[in-house]
Amino acid sequence: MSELYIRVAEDENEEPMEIPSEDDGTILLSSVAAQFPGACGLRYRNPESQCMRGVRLVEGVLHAPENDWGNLVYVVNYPKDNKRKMDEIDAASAVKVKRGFQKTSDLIVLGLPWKTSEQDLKDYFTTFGEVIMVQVKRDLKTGNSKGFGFVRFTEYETQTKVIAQRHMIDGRWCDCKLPNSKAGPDEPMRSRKIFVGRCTEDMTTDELRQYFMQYGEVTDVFIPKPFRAFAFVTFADDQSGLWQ
DNA sequence: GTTGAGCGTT
Repeated sequence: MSELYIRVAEDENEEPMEIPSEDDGTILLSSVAAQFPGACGLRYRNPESQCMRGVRLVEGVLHAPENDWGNLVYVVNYPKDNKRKMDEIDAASAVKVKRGFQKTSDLIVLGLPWKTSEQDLKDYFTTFGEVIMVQVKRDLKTGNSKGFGFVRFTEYETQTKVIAQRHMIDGRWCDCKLPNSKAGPDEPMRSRKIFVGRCTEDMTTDELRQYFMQYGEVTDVFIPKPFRAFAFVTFADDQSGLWQ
């Protein structure tokens, strides 16, 4: 199969953008993410059932359904945010899942010059997008900077951009990263394995996989035998099984 | 009064 372009849109009603395929007819998730930062997969409306289906994603490579992308418009998937407690999802309510707002996180800013103030930080980061807050961590006694701080942006896109590059701040190269030790109630619990309740007996592992694929790469589907009206779906990463 | 990988008093 030679190079072709498939149409991808942020939403079914949005203007599609053409994304190039690879020589073997697959599409790289990175090609999609280049146009839609933060994308974690694709889905499409099955012309026969009129249901949304996920596009198979294996190790960053998207595979055409039935080996043919056809003339469909594919819709971008983004990691969803979870407002629910724990990881419970009703299969019945999953149909109501919509594109979730992506919550931003505090970013740690490493390598700050000793002299850099919060105003300096704010002035610098505002050039990327709207800033919610900045902090410079200081020794409480002396008031000296500890050489690192935090920043939070309004837009997730801004955060993605800021993490992706190095920053020259007051004459030093600095890095912005997602902090690790953050067990605050601020962030939702993340899990790669979700509980799917209210399953009906006719649901198959393949059907569940087909459905949940649209939210990320599915690595496992577990349905207890005999029938127990629930299932577990496991994703490849912890950003996918989050909903609202 | 120094320093240069890391992980946030409220």
